[in-house]
Amino acid sequence: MSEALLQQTQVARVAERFPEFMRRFPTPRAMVKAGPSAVLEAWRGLGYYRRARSLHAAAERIVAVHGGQVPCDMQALLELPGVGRYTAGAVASIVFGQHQPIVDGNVARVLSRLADRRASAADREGQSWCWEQATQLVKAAKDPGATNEALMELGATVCTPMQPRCGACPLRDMCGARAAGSQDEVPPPKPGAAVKRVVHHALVQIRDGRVALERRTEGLWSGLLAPPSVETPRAISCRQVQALSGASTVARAIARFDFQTTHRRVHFIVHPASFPEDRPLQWVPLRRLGSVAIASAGLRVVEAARGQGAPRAARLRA
DNA sequence: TATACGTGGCA
DNA sequence: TTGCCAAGTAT
Repeated sequence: MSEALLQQTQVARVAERFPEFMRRFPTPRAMVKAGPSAVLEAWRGLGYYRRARSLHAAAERIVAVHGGQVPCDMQALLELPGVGRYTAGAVASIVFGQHQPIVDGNVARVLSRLADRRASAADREGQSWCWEQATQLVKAAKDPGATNEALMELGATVCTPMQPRCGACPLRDMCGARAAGSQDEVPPPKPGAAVKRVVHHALVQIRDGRVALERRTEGLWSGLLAPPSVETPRAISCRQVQALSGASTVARAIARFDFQTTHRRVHFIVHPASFPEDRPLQWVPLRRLGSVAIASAGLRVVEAARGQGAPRAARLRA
């Protein structure tokens, strides 16, 4: 469970939430019983929500195929949803003491600098080289789990991407990059992913203290509840929003804000709206928004619509 | 093989 | 404000 939470997520952020996960889902069986929506709800705000659904599916497989016990061999681990080469290696080495290598962003950086390897660590050849190096290291280790964790911890705390603290590094005397003074250029940064700019028109209807939400099925926040919306390359008129969204009415925007994800820069525009009676919406009490799985930006949309200072009742009725 | 997938901290 | 980065996986 901790490794699922830690994928692409920093320790400090996971540490805040881990106790609640253990309390609510102490065993694979308990997680299966709680259901996928409970896991998604607990996952709120952590991002990469596919991991939440995968974790529940993994719990199901563990119960169905492995008698409720997390399997210890690599092949069985790799067959669990959401478990790839890194996670399987981490569990096998840290939990079960096997001589299995792991390579994450930290390890790739540490290994590249140790060997002063100037080529990219991100492409296939770089990854292959890293895994080979990690394999040799862990093969010779007395304690594979501790060795793997030490590599990651060194990368997270000392051998950092920028301004590495070489003076405090226990490996400084055997580090090729340190000797060559190349630590700031090794490994070379990955080519940045293009950031798409999109406008997200969010449609908020609040009635009797409830807000209309629907389950997103694709793209950003797929699988989460959020106010109905339309995404366009640039801002469009209320009438166009109405036509594209199938709303009955769409009123003038009452709030705007920007935020950025890894791959897109989103300009949010919040419109009061209403929907046809036959639209399949979930009417969630505003006071219970804290306990539903909802995209965090969607929550911000609702908060903006409720917004202090906004003459909300009149506008939202529109 | 290249993309898509979140969020918050930091320089 | 902007860009980069973080204990990766699935498609």
